[in-house]
Amino acid sequence: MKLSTKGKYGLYAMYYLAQHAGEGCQSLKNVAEIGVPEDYLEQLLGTLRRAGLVTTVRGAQGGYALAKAPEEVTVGHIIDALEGPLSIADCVGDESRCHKSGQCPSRRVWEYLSRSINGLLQSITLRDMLEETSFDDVNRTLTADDPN
Amino acid sequence: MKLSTKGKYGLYAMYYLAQHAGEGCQSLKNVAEIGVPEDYLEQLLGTLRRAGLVTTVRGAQGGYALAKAPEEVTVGHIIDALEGPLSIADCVGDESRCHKSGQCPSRRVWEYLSRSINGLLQSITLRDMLEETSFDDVNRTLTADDPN
DNA sequence: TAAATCCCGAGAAAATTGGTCGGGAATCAA
DNA sequence: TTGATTCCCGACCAATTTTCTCGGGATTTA
Repeated sequence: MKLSTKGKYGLYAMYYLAQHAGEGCQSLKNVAEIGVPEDYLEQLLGTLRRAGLVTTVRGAQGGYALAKAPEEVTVGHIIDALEGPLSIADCVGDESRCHKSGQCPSRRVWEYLSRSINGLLQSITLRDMLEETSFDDVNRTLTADDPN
Repeated sequence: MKLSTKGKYGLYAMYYLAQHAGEGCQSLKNVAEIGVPEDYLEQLLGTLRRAGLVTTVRGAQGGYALAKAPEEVTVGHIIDALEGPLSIADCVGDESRCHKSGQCPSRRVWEYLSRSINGLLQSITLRDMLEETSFDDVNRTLTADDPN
C-alpha cells in the first residue's frame, strides 16, 4: 500500500511556497528546485490552482504563491486535490449481491478508516510543518468533521 | 488517493473465513461467493497463506481456513500482506539533493502518517468485525508499536 | 516587440492492477 | 488404482493509472 508521488510532490511544492511566502511569487523554475521535473510539476501546480490552494501570476516575473495562510492549508487539502478523496468504499461486485450493505462489516471498516485517515490528514497544516514541532507530541484527536 | 481492491478482496475473504471458522476448511469455490473471480482470489489466498494468515488443505474436501484466531488477525496484517507495507517515504529525486534528510519536514510528515495509519490498521481485528460494535465508540490510541 | 512565464491538451512510456489460463501436485473415495 | 476434487504455481495479457514529455498558445513586463 502506498501513496503516489503526486501527493508527495505536491506537498513538497506547497511547503516550498510556504517557506517563501512573503517573498512574492515563485516561478515554476524555482519551485522545481525541490527535485521534480518541471513539466510534470506544472501540471500539479495547475491542479492545485484549480483547487484554490495556490494563486498564479502570468507573464514575466510571474509565478506561484499560496492562496491562503499556511495555517489554513492542510496536508489533506493537498492530497485530496491531487489524488482525489480517499476512496475505499464501493461494495465488491454488483451492489445487488450485497444485501444489507448498511451493516456490511467490511464496509464499516472502510468507512471508519476513511474517516480516521482523513481526520489525520486534515490535522496537519503547513504551519505545523514550518514549525519544528514533533507531530507525535501533539495529542491529536481523530474526530473527523468531514466524513467522506 | 485510494486503496486497491486487492486489500478489500482480501479482507472480504478473511472475514468470510472468520465467519466460518470452526466449520472446517472452505473451498476456493465457497470463498469466491463473496463476489471475486475465482482465479484471481486464488492468487490472493496464496499470498495470504505465504504470509502465514491462512492455512490450506489440498486434495478433495480441502480448502482454506484462518491460521490464527480472529482476534489475532488485524486489518493491517491483511493489507500489509497483499499490498505491501504503507510506503510513502523515500525522498524525492536523488538523495544527494536532500541534505538534512533527517529533519526534512515533508519526510517527518510522511513518517508520522505512516505510523498513525499503521496503528489504525493494526487496531482492528477480525474479531472486532465479527462483533457488531461500532468502531467509533472505541477510544483507540494511535501508539503504533511497529513504526514502519 | 521580445523575453519571461503560466496555461492547456495531446500523447507516450512505465508501472500497477485485475484477471485468465494451463498444467502440476496432493488428497480422498470408490 | 483410478478418477474426482482441490490447492499450487508460473506465465501471460488487458485495462488502468502514473509519471513524464512536448508543442504551441496566452499574458504580462520591460
